[in-house]
Amino acid sequence: MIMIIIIDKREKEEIMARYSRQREAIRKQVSGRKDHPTAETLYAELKKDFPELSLATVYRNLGQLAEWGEVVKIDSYGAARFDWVVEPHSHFFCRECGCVVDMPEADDRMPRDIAEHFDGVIESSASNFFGLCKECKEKLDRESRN
Amino acid sequence: MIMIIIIDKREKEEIMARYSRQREAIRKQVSGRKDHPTAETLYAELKKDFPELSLATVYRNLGQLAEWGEVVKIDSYGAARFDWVVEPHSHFFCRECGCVVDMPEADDRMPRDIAEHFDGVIESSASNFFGLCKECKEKLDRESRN
DNA sequence: TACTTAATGATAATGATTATCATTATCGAT
DNA sequence: ATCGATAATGATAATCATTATCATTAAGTA
Repeated sequence: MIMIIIIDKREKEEIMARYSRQREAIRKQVSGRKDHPTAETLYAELKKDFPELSLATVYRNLGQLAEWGEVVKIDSYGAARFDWVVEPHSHFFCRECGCVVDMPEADDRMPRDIAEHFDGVIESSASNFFGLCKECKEKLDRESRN
Repeated sequence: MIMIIIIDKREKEEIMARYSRQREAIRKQVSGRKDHPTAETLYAELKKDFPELSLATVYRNLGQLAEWGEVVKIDSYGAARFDWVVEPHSHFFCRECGCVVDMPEADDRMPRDIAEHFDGVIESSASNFFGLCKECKEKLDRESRN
């Protein structure tokens, strides 16, 4: 039995969303970066051009954007991180520098496989990898060689 | 290039660990259950036979046991959960009842695959699935039929 | 221009976890 | 058995990420 995996991009709510400069700025800031910033990081960056911005507004809007499927909330291991790339893919977490990098080739294959043996409904999945990123690996290699 | 995946079960520290009734009780409590209890849940249960127990002690010991590779800390989505099964496997999180169930057949295949395309070091991985468990699916099916 | 109400900023509150610290308990050596 | 060093504990304060509250501001429509 093949089971379809539903990625839950729900429609934009009953209540109509209004425009706001803050949300627009947050949207632009997230989409402009390839790292996976935390709310705090985005806040710090946005504050430069937007001194009156509140951290609560950043959290509020990121939550909303995630709900609308415009960003993905990577909800693990300390502070949540946000990703502009909404196509399903995995993430790697470096234990040394704390960076998060995309693992595009991971997904797709497996969930389908798993779903066949599962009695409930799988709506989404996330594969996380841990270890040392390229840079930290090389750095530690260099250090141990001394 | 095939890369070996190292599960980081580090040796039991320099400092020698001493016996304690509390740790023993915590160890027994975790190993005795198949759900994936949080620290708080374990605390509540242990408190019955151990009224003087402190929540801090539960956290402390679970952290230690995890460090020693005796339990696995499932570090995601709200409160951390602890698993006595240390062999690599995935978990399913039900969005309705919040239960966590094992997905034994998930791992193994994929990480090896991924590792070939990764320049750093992958030490471990975790695949998480989200959706509705069997019970909640059936319950919701029943309700929508009315 | 006025009105309705979504969005904001400031901040208090919450929840999970960790840190602190004085006291207690383990365990090897005496 | 008792001593001494120090790991472990219990109680609780502190921290960190996030959410809730609420009075004020600002979209967007009538």
